[in-house]
Amino acid sequence: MPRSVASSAVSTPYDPQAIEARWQQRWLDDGTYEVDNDDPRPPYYVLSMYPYPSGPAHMGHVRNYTMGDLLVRYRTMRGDGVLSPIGFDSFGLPAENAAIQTGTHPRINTEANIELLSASLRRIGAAYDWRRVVKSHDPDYIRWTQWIFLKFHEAGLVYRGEAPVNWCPGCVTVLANEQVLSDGTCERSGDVVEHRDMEQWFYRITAYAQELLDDLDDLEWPNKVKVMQRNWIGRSEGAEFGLPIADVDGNARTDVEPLAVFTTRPDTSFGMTFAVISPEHPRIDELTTDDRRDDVEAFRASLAGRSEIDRLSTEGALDKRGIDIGGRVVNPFTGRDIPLFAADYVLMTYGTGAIMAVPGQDQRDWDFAEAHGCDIVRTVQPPGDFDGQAYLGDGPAINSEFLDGLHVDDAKAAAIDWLEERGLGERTVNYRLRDWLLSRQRYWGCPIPIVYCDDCGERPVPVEDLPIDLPDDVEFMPTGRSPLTTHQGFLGATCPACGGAARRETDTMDTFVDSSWYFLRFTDPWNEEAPFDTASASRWLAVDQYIGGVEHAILHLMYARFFTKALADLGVAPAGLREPFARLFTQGMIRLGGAKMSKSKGNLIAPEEILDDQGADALRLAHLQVKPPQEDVDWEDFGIDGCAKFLARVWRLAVPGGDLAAGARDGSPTAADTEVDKATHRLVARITDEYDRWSYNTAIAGFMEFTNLVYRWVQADDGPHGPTLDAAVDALLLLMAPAAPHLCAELWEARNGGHLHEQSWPEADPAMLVDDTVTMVVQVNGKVRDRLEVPADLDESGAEAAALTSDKVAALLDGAVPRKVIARPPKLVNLVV
RNA sequence: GCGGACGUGGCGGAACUGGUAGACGCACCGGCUUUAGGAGCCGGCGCCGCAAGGCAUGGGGGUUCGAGUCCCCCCGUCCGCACCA
Repeated sequence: MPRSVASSAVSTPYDPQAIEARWQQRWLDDGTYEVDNDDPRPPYYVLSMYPYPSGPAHMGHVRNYTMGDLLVRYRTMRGDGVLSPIGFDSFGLPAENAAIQTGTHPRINTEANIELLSASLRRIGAAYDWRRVVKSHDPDYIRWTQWIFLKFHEAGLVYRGEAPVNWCPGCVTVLANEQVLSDGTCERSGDVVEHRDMEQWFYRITAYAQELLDDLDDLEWPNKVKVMQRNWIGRSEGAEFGLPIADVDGNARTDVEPLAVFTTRPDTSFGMTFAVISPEHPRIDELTTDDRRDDVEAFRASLAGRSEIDRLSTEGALDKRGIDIGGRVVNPFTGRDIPLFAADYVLMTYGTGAIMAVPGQDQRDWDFAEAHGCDIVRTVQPPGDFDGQAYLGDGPAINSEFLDGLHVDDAKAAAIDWLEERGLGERTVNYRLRDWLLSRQRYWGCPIPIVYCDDCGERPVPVEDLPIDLPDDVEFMPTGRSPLTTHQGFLGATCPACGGAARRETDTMDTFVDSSWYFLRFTDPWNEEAPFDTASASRWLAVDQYIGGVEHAILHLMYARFFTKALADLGVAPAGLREPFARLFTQGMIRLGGAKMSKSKGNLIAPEEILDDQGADALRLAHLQVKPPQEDVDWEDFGIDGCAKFLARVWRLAVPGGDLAAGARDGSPTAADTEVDKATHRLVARITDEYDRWSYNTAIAGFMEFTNLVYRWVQADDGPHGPTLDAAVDALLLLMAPAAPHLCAELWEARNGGHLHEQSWPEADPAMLVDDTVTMVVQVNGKVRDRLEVPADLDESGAEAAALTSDKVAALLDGAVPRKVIARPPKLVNLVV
């Protein structure tokens, strides 16, 4: 048969360095993975999460980008026009902190790091359309980030407000709620976060709370991530109603606003024996009586010095955590006046900042009531064997007049109806989700396009003045204070309304803003009239497969979803685009010595050393083989050498003129040849399925198993038949191409000429997937006793008959007749005696 | 505390819908090949036992002809949230 034998590869040993550099250059030169917006193939969008350029790729990147690249190459061979873009989340604190320490401008460092990371990505063989690169700090990108801000501003989705903010002393900036860990420390620096009241910019993400919750249902995302998002949004249904303020005689005053409370248990209202407000509540002074004023002030002062960790810890005696403020309110259900407390655990930022306390059905209220001598009234009948304190379960209402006898759900509805009929309150929904604080008091971020005029107030910058870029002639102060705040050239602006002098906003945007729309820009990165056009976005979005780490389960993914919905509603993105990422895959992280591999822990393994030694294909294969991709891995478990040996084995099998190619003979196929042909087709079917299911570790096992089989056959069968061997090896190269792209491309070219990655994906012949005979298991009482070769089309009675021919079975039966026979031909027969 | 995931050889892991437990790799052991290398090829490798055979998927029950897989209880590990009214 004709076979082009490239002289360059004859019997040469496997040399990953030479091969890999050559193909990486070739993919760039040929634009193999460039795709235009009018590409005739079906569109498929594969995206790995926007990396922060901190230098060359680390192992986590390699894992992430190997998975993405496998999919890009696989889908391309399947015939799709795959959009595979790459970009850089290039604003952010590390570059600015480095500037403060070394004096090197963040732009210099960042651009150098982008080059390093790009080079690493090319070295692992990751294929991208490099024409579409997007960088957050690029003026072309800043312009559109600012443009979107202004669009949102116009639509009321951006506002400026005084708010208690999380201030990180280490980062010298405020943090979004999401960036503060549950122990009250900064997710970046680990510093204890302080609380300050500041004027800040917010995105009104809460306007989309319900939609963000509802639309999770249809996403093909890991359940874990959806659960985390649902918890974060934290929807709770209940009622909001007013507690009238009591006069000295305990009667409800009508001349002052009642105190609003939110509850999810309106059914327990008759058991409300006291109420609690947040120490930060704006009405606390009004509701504090003069005789209590000094004590309340002292209590509030004691909180001011306490950190958030302390304040939110569950520890601490409840008598110390709350104080009677003297004022009394009326329980509208009972008409009785009850005491009012202030307690640190009531948050001003959730609900109304005030709660009704029902000790009978809430353990914390029970504890508080005991500590402060309040009454406890059960309003839900606990079961007879209940011996706890507060009872949280279902049961008939008691001590609740018109609610008595109703179970919790019905009682809730009846209680709300009662409130609504009297105009005292209403059914409400509360969300834990809060608006997204986007201001950062830092230099290296996207400037907020707002100016402040003494006469006209805050004014958006006209779009024709965009981008507002960062000045380069700045000095970084060791205080960490943003140089923008003292840069006269930047500060000075003209008011777009009156033409007078104005001062520019010096806060920049949270970098999560940049990553909230980059996937849209990739669809149309050359556009100078708009951030992207709707047709391009419509063609590619939603992203068919998004790949990244679980650490972005809440922050980035929630923000990007919000941006997509808002942009669609503003007519910037296609109206029907409700979600950016149809499918999400979260790959596991890499640990070393039991700890997450990270720069800060100093336990990094540099990919370069392995790339220099065993090569990119071996490293990729090791990442794919070591564990299911979604699970965390210990670096100690990686088998780079084993993978490199396997690749060398494939090389020797496939290389023209190699040892195993010798001795090829012609003539009619033997039975052994047919078995190999069938194994080839089974492999095609298997790998296709496993790639589709992200079962990459078993796919690699499949390659090894198949290679072993071919080796044994070649050596046992006195030289292979040429066509069978060629078909087996070519199929192996095609199937392995997405996993080990360089080696396979090289071998393909040497064997067949042409470019492997332009070949189409092989298809298994269904006729080759069926066998004439199969191994049937014979069980006696459910235990395997024998295995028989039987025809594949055996029926039940045939299977039973075959089973009874077994000597081993006959010996066990010892003449007895099976009581029952379960035949599942052709796989299994179970004889029950 | 609430929510989620999980528990299989010395190790990482296979076993898609209940039907041959341990694929594949690592480690280890043996053999071959004049080969000295980070080699290659073949074979062995759950535990107990000379064997026949028995025992095995965190522990205990259950459903079923049959359970790693389904149900209940318990133990343990990891992750997320955590005074949210």
